[in-house]
Amino acid sequence: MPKRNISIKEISALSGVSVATVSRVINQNGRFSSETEKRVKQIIEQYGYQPNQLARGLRTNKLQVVGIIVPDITNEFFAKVTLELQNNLFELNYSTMICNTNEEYDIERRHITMLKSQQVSGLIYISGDFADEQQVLQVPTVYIDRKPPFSSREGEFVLIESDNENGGVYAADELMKSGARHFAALTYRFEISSHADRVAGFRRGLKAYGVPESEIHVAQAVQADAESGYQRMMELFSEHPEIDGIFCTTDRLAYGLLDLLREQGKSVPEDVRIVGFDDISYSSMCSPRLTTIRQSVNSFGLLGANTLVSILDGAPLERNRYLLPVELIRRDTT
Amino acid sequence: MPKRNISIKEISALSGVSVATVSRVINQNGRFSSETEKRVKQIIEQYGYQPNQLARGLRTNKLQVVGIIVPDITNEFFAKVTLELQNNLFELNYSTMICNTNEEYDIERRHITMLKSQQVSGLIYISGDFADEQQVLQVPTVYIDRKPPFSSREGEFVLIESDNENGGVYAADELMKSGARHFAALTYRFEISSHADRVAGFRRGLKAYGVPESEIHVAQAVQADAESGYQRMMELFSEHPEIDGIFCTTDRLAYGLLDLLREQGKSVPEDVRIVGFDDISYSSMCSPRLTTIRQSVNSFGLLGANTLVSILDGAPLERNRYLLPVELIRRDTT
DNA sequence: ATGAAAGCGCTAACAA
DNA sequence: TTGTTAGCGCTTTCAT
Repeated sequence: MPKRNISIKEISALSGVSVATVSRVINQNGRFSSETEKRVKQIIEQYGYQPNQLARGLRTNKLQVVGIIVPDITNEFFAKVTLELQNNLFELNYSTMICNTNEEYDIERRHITMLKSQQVSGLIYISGDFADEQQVLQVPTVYIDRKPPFSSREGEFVLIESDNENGGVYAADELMKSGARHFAALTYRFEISSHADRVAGFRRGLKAYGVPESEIHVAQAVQADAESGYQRMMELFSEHPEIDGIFCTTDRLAYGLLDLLREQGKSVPEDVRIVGFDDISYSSMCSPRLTTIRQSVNSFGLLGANTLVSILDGAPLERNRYLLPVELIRRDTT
Repeated sequence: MPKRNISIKEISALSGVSVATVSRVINQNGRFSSETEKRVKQIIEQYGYQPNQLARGLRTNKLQVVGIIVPDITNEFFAKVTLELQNNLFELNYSTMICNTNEEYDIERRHITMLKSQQVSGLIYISGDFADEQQVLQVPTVYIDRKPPFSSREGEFVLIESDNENGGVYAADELMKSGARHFAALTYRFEISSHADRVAGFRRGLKAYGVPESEIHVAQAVQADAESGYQRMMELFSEHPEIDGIFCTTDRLAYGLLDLLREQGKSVPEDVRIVGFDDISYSSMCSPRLTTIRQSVNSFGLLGANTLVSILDGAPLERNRYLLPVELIRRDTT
């Protein structure tokens, strides 16, 4: 393997100025004549010098890296948000370490420990479990999608979430209007605020139509994926075959449901109407194409990155809570 | 924000031994009495000490981090491979920096530069563009899925790929057996060896049945996704409406095709038979469920991680090329 | 078994 | 405008 990277010291020797001056031109701070600048830059160019971030980070106690905690990168929705964040952060000169927790508290803890020993500057939490509040709070953090449980200390963190509750209302509306009369919500763990809020909105929406609480069935899947959705709905249908309008708090859950209905020979939307949540790409391709609530992936990415970087730059926070609008995408399942 | 991490120096003071000894017990090398060990560990525990990886990395010139270059994390196949790699690497005590290139050469170059200035120990390339051979070769690297173009220097790198060619043969077989007579391959850029190999295998398979080369249509999509597949096949069908057996070198391309056929009112597999490649999760859920060639995601992850770490540990390579078997998953489209 | 000390590459006072 | 120097937290000789 070829020669390793040269160091600032060698540049200093090569250019005949001190390391301090070299550092100054690299970071473009302090003063230096345009002539030395030219000479130094020349050498840097010529040798393809790249500053050692470890040394810099050690010295400044700040590495240009932020950690992203995400439950399941395999879920296209999270993948897209993560990707957007990464792109935006990269433009702002930060690298990212993406950590997948698989929704496991313990793994999350280990990741946090690792990130901290890696001296990351900040953290972005996408729908996490928030292991070890103490640990987490030592680092500037932005929360996306899911409220952290430390709500007591308002103002100490930034939260960016979709308007989940209104999403639920839209779903209720849409289901009702397309003729459903017996309702269910297929969802995931209620400790996850986004899911809880969606269902709350769904309830509120139905209430406006006079549907009594007691007639709204709620099924919680073990995982937020198709298989679990399939499984859970099979159980629910066997108890309540009359259900004909279902709000799935995640598109992936809806895919499982769709699969089940196909097997059972029920037709969509004639026998059963469905609304999902997320609008991931398969939702516009599967057959029937899924009616769903779209979240703004781009806004998550842009806001998340910008907000975290402002915090890191010590800028005063404009706000510490963002509620992003969602949108109903009407397709074939309603 | 609470107190920062304590350092080895403070532990030294607290425990009454020198920093050198503290370092020894932390890294479990050199000698120390079991008594000092106990005392030091006690303090570490008590203060929740975590070593500063930057300092360690600066000193040893080796950070326990590896970079993963991936074209599109939004593609479930890549997401899964990346995740497996990350999990395995984590167990081997390495963190990962996942870098998405969006198949853009320039972005790839910038990521490599960043990773190197971050002093990563190694690199895993998943189906990359291999920007700047010189740069890349300075760091131990494992290539997954796609052959690097520097094949001249066999032995200087490790390549792990699926048996793409045989996958193509299986596809040809399956299509033929299910009654197709007019064939096409819907694929992506041929500079990507995996795609080229799949098509080569497809050709070979058909040749065995006496299908002349000239009758096998090959359509290359602009991107490896559903929309591009849809687009490209629309063009091909307008020229060759007789096509009734299509091998898509990626499941996502097949989804676009499926969408198109639905629109055109052609039925699958009666009018047109389809075989995909990857077996991502939607392939077993969409309607009709996609017949496809499954790659071994787990093997990619396990082999990739283990091989890279062996290299980093200076172990001699057992082999520098792995060809993983693929498997035909027969479903509704053939 | 343990300590002293040098040094990894860089930044930031402080001096000149 | 530029240079000297200390020091970030750690590992690793070399002594003892």
